[in-house]
Amino acid sequence: MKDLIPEATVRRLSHYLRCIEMMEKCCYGENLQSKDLARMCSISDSVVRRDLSYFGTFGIKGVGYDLKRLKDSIKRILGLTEKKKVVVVGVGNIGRALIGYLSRVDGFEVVAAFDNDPQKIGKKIGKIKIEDAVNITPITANLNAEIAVVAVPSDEAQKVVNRLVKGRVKGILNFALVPLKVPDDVTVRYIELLTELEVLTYNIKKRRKS
Amino acid sequence: MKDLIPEATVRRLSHYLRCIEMMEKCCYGENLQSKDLARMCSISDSVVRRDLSYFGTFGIKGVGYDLKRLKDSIKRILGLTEKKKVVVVGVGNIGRALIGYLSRVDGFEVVAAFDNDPQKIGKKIGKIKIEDAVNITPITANLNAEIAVVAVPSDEAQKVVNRLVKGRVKGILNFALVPLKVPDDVTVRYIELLTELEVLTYNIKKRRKS
DNA sequence: TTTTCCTTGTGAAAGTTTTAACTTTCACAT
DNA sequence: ATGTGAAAGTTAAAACTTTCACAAGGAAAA
Repeated sequence: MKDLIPEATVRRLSHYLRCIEMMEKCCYGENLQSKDLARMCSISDSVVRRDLSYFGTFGIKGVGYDLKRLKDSIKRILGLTEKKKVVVVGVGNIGRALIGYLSRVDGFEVVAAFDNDPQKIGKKIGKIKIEDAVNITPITANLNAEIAVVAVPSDEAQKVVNRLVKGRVKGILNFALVPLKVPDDVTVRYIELLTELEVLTYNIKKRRKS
Repeated sequence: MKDLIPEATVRRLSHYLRCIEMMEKCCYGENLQSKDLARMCSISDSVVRRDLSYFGTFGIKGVGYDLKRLKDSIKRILGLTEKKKVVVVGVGNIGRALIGYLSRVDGFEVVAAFDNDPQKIGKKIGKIKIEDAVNITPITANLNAEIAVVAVPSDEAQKVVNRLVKGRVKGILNFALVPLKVPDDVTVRYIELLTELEVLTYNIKKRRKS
């Protein structure tokens, strides 16, 4: 049980979990082998075993893993034991999409949405009323939401994040294209759509040449 | 000028570009030093220099980089010389958000949108008419679009991708939570929103303990 | 012209992640 | 009870990335 786990490993655990859930639906069977999981994820089986071994031993040698037990183990490792409360800041295109997306995902639940546009404040998206962004701190603290999605223009992102941090948010999914400053106990993950498109463009150009 | 460039380097080039454009707007000046760029990106200056050095030499020792020249160089490296045509497949929450987002970004332009829902086909989003997803191949080929955004349910993603590949798409930004099979000359990049949230959850749990 | 200053560009080391090969252990058949 | 086969878990090597420190080289001042 190592202390520092490669980030790629954690990402893959999430992939494994999704595969397992898909397999459950398809009545795949009780037993699951690293090579099956690997094939589904388009990686090699030794990566699967390596990844799992960071966290302990979950399988039976010569046999494989118990599907249900492995699923539970991965959920526990990732901390997905109960529904997580999420607040969304910025109800533009992307914020709205996230609210819609998360409503159809279990494991996460949008409990509040914020914007600073008076036109939007007070309106509803599904069951969620849009609150004024000035109230981020008290509302978030009160709801005990640990995760926030930030989908506001870049120049407002840091301000919003400061309020979220005061509201005791511990994890932020940031769609704004700026690096955010947060205390050590807060994690930020970046979704950089423009960067992804630009990397894609680079790859296209490169492959054309070779 | 190395042959294989770290992916992280390419991502950072995109960040540098964004910083430079921001600096231009703020009348930062003609000259730019690696340490300034580094500060803006919250990284160290040697990373900036190393990243650039993969592609050639762009600065003047003892002085720095010419802002405008560096911007053009990075654009050229990334292949951002002309507007790129993008097609969007799947006009749900996320597809719609992407269309809206890209309309306000220069460098990329949505030229077609597809869905398989008869309710949606024929309707318009901004200037874009939603086409039937069965026509992906001819329309995409005809428009000469090289980039596609895939925002359809996971179980339809591969089918859609096959049509895109036939339509000569060379880069795919995939929001579906499945690995896609594509020929060697096609690049896929994954945006895994659920995975990001799960990794965030893992990090929150871990930090609470330490 | 020469010296000094300054920042770039880069070689080498350190650190990290992935890959592959190997060892161990369990279940089951004999 | 024991041997065999198969797949998990582990170790070691390779590949890749980042970091560090300094040499190189141009600009400006003396």
